[in-house]
Amino acid sequence: MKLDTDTRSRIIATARDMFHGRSYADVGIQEICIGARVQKGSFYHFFPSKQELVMAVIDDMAEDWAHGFVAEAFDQNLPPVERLDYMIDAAYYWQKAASDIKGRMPGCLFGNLALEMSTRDDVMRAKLNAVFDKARDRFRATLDDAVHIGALAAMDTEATATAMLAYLEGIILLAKTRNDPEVILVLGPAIKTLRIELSH
Amino acid sequence: MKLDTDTRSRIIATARDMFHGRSYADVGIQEICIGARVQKGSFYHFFPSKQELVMAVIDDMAEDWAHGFVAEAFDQNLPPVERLDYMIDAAYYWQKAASDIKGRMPGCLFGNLALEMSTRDDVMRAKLNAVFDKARDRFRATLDDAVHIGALAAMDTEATATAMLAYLEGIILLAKTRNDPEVILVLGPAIKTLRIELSH
DNA sequence: GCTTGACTAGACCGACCGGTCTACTATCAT
DNA sequence: ATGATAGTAGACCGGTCGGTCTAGTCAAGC
Repeated sequence: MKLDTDTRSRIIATARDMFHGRSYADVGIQEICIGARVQKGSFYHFFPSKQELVMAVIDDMAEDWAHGFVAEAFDQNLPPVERLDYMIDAAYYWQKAASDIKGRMPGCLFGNLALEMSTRDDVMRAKLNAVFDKARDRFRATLDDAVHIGALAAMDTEATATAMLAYLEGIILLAKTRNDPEVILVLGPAIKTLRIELSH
Repeated sequence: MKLDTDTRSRIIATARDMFHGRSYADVGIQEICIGARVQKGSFYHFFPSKQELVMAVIDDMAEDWAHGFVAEAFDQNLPPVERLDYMIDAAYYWQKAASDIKGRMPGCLFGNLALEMSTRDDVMRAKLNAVFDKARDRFRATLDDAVHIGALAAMDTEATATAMLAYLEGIILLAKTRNDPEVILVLGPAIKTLRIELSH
């Protein structure tokens, strides 16, 4: 029972790293097994397919993400508008750290998988969608707070939150294409200028 | 000599469709050959490798793009700020049309390839980068015009143009993940709210 | 008519893909 | 001690991958 979870989580951690740094199609199960020091038989004992593995990887990353720096960035004790800056900073430092280690900016695992797999796998697309929805809700709660305390004028907080998420993903996409995390720092703060008015 | 260019361009057109609708890794050369009604030998006569093919595909799409709806959207005769709305509309209708035909939103070929390949192929990353730079320049020229005629207050037009491109890519990413082009219509207009001030 | 070179046809290559299968081991409860 | 069960080991499967190679077609230039 000890080795069980250990092997399983070792597979997930290895796969996560590889998928994040490369792509779903580019990483093979054999390679994951070697990286995780696990045999094929063990792999297929825990995961019925590569698809199921990546679903578990998404869950794993989403959990880390929600309880890690996102939770910090969206800390309720901070003034709402500052939380947005924190979020950008967190994204920057995360990408910067990964970039310094590997020499390449991995970007956002969810965004990467979304663009690679959305047209090929509806189940995965739905899961990625749910992750994005959760992220949007964080933005939305922040905006609601900001409007509530009068730091921002009333707006369509849901639509604006979605816009901010899109902008964040777009920034990361561009930064990855430039292989330069600094792009996040330069463009990031403008996220606060995004606004979608309430339609009536 | 007639069939030459015909075969070549048939390969490119087929590959473009397939890469756009799926992904680089997911589409094989054999499949492209079948789709283009061409034999392997002919394929490798025109393209030394799959990598070179996709480079040609990027060029092809970039050219179509620049001379097609982008040229229209960024029409110099339009008031600058309106051009931004045109650009969003054009992106929407393009994705909508593709989505109606295939049932799936393909997203932006450049964005798709950028996220899939940036960490794996620096040559391709550089090419995609150049495409993005050109797009940014279009935005920038528009913003410069807008500032010049006083429609917008002075700003860092280059940085703002980059931010707008990032936002556009982000919107398309989210829309693709939702498989719903309408997202572009809802979020798109907010591109005009993005602003990065001049730093002094 | 012969040669040349662009183009086509398609068999073929080793490597690797995701996934299956059988055999084996380690750890339980009884 | 035994049998059940969870997990490990790794050979093996058909299929596909990107890419090579040889043979042959065809039109233009001489």
